[in-house]
Amino acid sequence: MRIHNLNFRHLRYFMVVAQEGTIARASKRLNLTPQTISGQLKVLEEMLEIELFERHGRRLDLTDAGRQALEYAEEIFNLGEAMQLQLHHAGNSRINCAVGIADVVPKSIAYKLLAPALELDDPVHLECREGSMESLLGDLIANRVDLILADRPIDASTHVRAYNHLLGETGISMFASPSLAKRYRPDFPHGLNGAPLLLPTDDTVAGANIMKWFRARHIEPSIRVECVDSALIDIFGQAGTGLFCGPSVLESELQRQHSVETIGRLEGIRERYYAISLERQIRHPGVQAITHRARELLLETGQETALAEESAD
Amino acid sequence: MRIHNLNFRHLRYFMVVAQEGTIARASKRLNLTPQTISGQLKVLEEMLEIELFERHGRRLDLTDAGRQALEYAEEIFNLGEAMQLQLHHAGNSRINCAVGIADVVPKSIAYKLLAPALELDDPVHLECREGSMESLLGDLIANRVDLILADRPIDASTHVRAYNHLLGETGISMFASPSLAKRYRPDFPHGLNGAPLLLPTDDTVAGANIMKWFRARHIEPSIRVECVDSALIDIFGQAGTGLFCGPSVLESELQRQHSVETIGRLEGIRERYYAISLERQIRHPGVQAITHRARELLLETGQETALAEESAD
DNA sequence: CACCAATATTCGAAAATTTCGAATGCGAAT
DNA sequence: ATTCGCATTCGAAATTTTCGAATATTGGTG
Repeated sequence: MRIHNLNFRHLRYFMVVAQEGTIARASKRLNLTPQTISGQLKVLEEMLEIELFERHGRRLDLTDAGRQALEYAEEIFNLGEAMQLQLHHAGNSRINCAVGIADVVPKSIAYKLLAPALELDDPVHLECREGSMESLLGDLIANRVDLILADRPIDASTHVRAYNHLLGETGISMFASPSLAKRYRPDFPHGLNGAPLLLPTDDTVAGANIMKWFRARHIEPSIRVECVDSALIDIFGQAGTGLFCGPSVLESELQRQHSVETIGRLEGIRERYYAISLERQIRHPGVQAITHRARELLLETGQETALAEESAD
Repeated sequence: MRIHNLNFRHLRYFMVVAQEGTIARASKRLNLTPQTISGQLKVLEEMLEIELFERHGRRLDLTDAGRQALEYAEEIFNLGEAMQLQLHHAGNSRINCAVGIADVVPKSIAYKLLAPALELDDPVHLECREGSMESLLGDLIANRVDLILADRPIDASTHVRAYNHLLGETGISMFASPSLAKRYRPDFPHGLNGAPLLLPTDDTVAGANIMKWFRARHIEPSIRVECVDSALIDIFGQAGTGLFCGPSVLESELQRQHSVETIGRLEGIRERYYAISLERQIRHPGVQAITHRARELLLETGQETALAEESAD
C-alpha cells in the first residue's frame, strides 16, 4: 500500500489509541470496533514502515518513532481543522480571536482565563485549539492563532520572538480519592514515601516543580503514571490510581466533579499562567479583552499572590 | 460526506490542479483520468463547503479561499512527508542536513548553493523541502529543517528569532523567446512600453524590485502572468508568452535549456540569497559546509559583487 | 491450577469510497 | 458550422474500510 493512501483517519485512530492507551477504549470513543482500529493501525505502521507501538503483553506502549509520529499527527490534524474553520468562516467572518491552548494547561484553568472575554459588552468570538508548545508557536508565527495560553513564558531557546503576559498564578494542592485520602492525609507530606503518584511529565513546569519539591524534602513517592494532559490525570486520580496535584484554585471544582479530596498543599510552589502573543503592546481587541480582564479577575482570591506584571521574552 | 473522509489524495489532486492550472494537465501528471480529478475536486469542495476554483469558461481560477486552502494543503503535505522521512530514516539515521527552499528561489540557484556541500570529503546527506517562507519558518523553529534558503533576510516582522547568512548575489537579466527577443532587444529597455511581461508576484523581493526599476524609468510593460514559482515563469517564457527576468548567473543555462535569449540587464538590481538558521554561529556540520563553501564559490564570477558578510536578524 | 474477563488480532464478507470508461455539454479556434 | 480540447455526469469496476465471527494471548481470581 502506497503512502498516498495515508488518510486523516489513520492518523486520527493512531492519536486516539495513543491517548487512550488501549485499542478497546479508543474503539469506544471512536464508535468503531476494535478490529477496525487494530487493522488500520497496522496499515499505518506498514505505510510508515515502522512500529508505532511496542506490544508488551496486552499493553501498547508508544515507541520513540511513535512519539515522533504522534507529534506530526497532531500538528497535521490541527492544520486540517484550522483550514476547515478558516475556510468555513471565510464567508461569515466573525472569528475575533483564535487561541492556542498548550496541552499542559488544565482545561478548567483555560476556561477561567478565557471566560472574561466572553462576557464583554461586545462579545468576542473564540476559536480554541490545543497542541504542544512547539506546534502552537508555529501557529502563532503563521497567524493561525492570535494568542497562546501556556504554563511558562517563552525564552530565547524557543527561537520565537514573542511577548509573555502573566495572567495569574495559583498554589498547588494534592488530591486523592476518598480511600487514599484517608490513608495519606494524616501525615502529609512526610508520610508520602512510596505513595502512588500521578504526575505531569517532567518536561512540563508543573511536573518539574513537583519533583523538585519532593526531592527537597527527601520524600520519594512511587510514580505510577506520567502524562501531559492534566485531564487524564484527573481521571486516573478519580479512579484511585494514585495521588495527584492540581491548581489550588480548582480545589472545590475537583472535589465536586471528580469526587476527590484535598489532602494538602505544596507550599512554596506557585503555578503561573501566561498569554503569549506576537505584539508587545496588544492591539488585537479580542486578545486585549482576555489579558486585561484576566488580570482583574485574579486566579486566587484574596492574597497578594496574583500579580499582573508583564515580562518581555 | 464528513470531514474525516478528507484524504491526502484530495489535497494532492487539488495542489496539482492549482499548480498546473488545468485538470487535464494535472491528470496527466498524476496518471489519472480527468473525471477522477474533477470528481475528487468536487468532493473536496463539498467537504470544505466552499468553492476552491472559479469556473470561468473552461479556465479554473483559484478563489481567495482556494489560495488559503492551497497554503494549508502544502503545509500539511510537507508535514506528512517530513514525518515519513524522519521515521523512515529513524533506523538508518544519516540525514545530515534538512534544507527548506523558499519557493521564490529558482531551483537552479538552490542547486548551485547546495552543491558545494555534496562535494565534501565527508559528503553531506541533504534532504530538501519547498514551501512558503511562513511555512518554512515554522519548520525551522520546530527543527524539521536546519536551514532555509531564501531571497531575503528575515526581519523583526517575521517574529522568528533566527540569523541571516548572505550566501551570494547576482544581477538580473531579461530573457525572451527568439521572436520576442528580436523585436524588443533593439531598444531595451525604453522600448518595453506595453511589452508582455511575466513577473514574480510582487510580494517577492524580485517582483517588487523589478516593478520599481520600471517605474523609475517611466516604462510601463503589460504584465501578463504573475506567479511565485520561477520555474513556471521559465516555461511561459519559453513558450513566448512574454519577456521575463532571471538571475544573470543563469543566463547560459536558460539560453541552453529553455531556448530563450538574453535581451538586456536590469542594471542596478542585485538579487541576494540568504541562508537562515537558528544559530548565529553555525555548529551544524552540514549547514556549515553549505554556508562556508557557498561563500567561496561566489555566485557571480569575477567582480567584487558577491560579498560574504553576515547580518544578524 | 483452572477459569474468567478483557484485550488484541486474523479472516472473510459487507459497506463505502475511489477510479475509470462512455457519453454529454461547453467554449474556443478554424 | 465544424472540430478540437476540456470539464463534467453517470454507472460500473476496482480498491479500501468496516464489521461480525472466531482465535489467541494476557492478567487476574477463586
